[in-house]
Amino acid sequence: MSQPPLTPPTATTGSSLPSGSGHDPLSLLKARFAEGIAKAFPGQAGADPSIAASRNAQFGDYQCNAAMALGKAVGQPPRQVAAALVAAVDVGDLAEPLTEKSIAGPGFINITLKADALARLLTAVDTAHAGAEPLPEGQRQTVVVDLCGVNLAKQMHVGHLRSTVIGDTLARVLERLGHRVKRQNHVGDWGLPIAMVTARLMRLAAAGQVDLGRLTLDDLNTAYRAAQKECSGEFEALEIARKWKMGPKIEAEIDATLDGPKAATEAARATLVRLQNHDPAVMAVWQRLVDVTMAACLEICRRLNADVRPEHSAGESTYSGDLAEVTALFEKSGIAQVDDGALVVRLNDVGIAEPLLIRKRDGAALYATTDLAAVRHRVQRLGAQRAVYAVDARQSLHFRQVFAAAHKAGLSRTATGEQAVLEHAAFGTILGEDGTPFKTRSGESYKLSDLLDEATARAGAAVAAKSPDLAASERDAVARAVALAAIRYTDLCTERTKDYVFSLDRMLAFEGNTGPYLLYAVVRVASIFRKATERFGAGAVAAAETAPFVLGQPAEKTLALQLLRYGTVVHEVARASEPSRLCAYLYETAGAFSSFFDQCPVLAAPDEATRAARLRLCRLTQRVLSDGLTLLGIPVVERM
RNA sequence: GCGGGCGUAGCUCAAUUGGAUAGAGCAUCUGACUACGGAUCAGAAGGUUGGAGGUUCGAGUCCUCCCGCCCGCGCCA
Repeated sequence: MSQPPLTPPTATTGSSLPSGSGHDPLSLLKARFAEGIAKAFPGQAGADPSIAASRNAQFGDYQCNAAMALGKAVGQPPRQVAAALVAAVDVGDLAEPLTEKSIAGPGFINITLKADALARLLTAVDTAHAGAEPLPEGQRQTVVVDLCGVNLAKQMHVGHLRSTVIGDTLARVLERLGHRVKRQNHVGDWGLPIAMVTARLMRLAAAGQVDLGRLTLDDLNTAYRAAQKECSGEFEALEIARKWKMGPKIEAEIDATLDGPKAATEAARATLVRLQNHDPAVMAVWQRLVDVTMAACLEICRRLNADVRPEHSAGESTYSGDLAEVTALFEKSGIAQVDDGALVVRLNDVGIAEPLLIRKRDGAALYATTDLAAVRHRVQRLGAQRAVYAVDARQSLHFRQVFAAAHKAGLSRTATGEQAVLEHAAFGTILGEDGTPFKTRSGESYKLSDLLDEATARAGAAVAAKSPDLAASERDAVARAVALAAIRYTDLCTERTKDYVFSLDRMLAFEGNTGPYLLYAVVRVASIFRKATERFGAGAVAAAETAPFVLGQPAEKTLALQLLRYGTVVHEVARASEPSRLCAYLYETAGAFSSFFDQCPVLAAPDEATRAARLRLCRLTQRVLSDGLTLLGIPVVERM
């Protein structure tokens, strides 16, 4: 039994290096140590060289931790193995020569880079995207990214924030690396709930109580809730009464309360049938729902700086014509069985105890069916080699089931027989102070438009207070950028799968590990260049672009080592679908720059060569930070 | 009940997936020369990593058992 992996294989260690990171000393040292291991212990060739950046400066810049594991494998004391490695490894002109003194503790080998090697590597990485360049053609993939996932007749609220922001960021990172990215907004635009609103709106319109031509999203939202309410009743109570034989009188009493809900539900079901048959009268109203909802949704996405456009919409309705075919495919192949009238896919053989229901007893399809049709569309029609779903972690079981069922039925195999990787990029819930999913005090969901308004207002106030001389015209754009930095960074900076507690105050705190702090670092670099151009002229600043790096000061070296990692980090984010790693990296980079800024004068450098070298270091820092922020969907500003 | 996740400084989070003395931010305290933006920097203080065992050179990380919280589990989406 060969079950295709649901997630991409983890990067292999050893001599096969992650692509696009060739200038990271980590990669180079791995290669050198891999050679050394093969030379000193031929039987262990291919063992993980286990190179890591040292956490503590007293242990050098990098360290090799391989001796301990090797020692066990070859039956020698680790320090003896380390000594053999030190003798066998040729670090060449990359690092200071390894000696007995390089060995510490149980067998750690400490490595210190040569200053000129660091400068050389940094020069090599000083490219347009600072090492995060697009992959060669042969390594590019077609990747579908599922994001946003709004529902008709509902405002976008904080529940949609994560899918939109995380999905957009993953898409941006994949695009940067040259992958063909296809965004898909799986809009909840089909099924009974939508039929319920549609039925209600048609009734109100017929009675002259609403003007379908002037509907707003608020109207739809109101109608949605009203429709939910008029269709809901104590249906379960009736079943319980019958089951426990509580008597005809009680049953009749409960039944009487259900007359309204029953009628409303019947009307909704009838409307659903007409909708599924594309009845023009129903479709016209439904289309209004789509137009009004999507206009608002796309506007919010625009404000969130998320690239979600009309052509990315592929709602549930898109698949309505495919459902019968999909269920037939499962049924005929025997992958699904009829059980108690319903069609189910059993998944015990792949370690999932819960079966997946794809057709109800009444013949109707379920959302799992739609998701299966969507998998087929994405893989077989859009050509996805990888499909990433930025969806709430509470859907984990659902996606495990859908992916497993899709694999069984071959829906995840392309026309050429290539197996696509299906991946749930699950994220945690945004909680309120009480630890339950976040709602406002009045119990409503917090609308993203309100969040954006509030954040922008607060950012504007902060900008006005801290930079009173900023032109009013520029202030608005800056306020929007700061607000966006605050909102998006908050959502992206923690590990994806973790829940977090929503707090406007924390989100809009502009100190410490926040988006605005990163913006501030970029602004300070920009400021240096403005002043440099004033004092030394554009020619001198341009000349510094190719000046030799000089990395004598500790702060310069720390910053340089940090900048070298950028490309590797971006590749890692793409592989693991984990934007928080980019956030952490950028925060460390901004910190390294701030220390450098404090300790190493640029404009007032001791000599011209140092000034030019530092200007170039600033330029590369600027490129890394603004490139990284762009990948996070945070607009970069010159002043704030 | 079964399955999954989580538990780290007062608070919010890290820890390069088994590496050396568990690190940041907020809050608290102390410093920063008229050098480039103080939304900053340097430093101090703050810990029995929920608890108990185990695996090994080495455990926040892996294994077992407890405690506590969250999520999910056939006819909703």
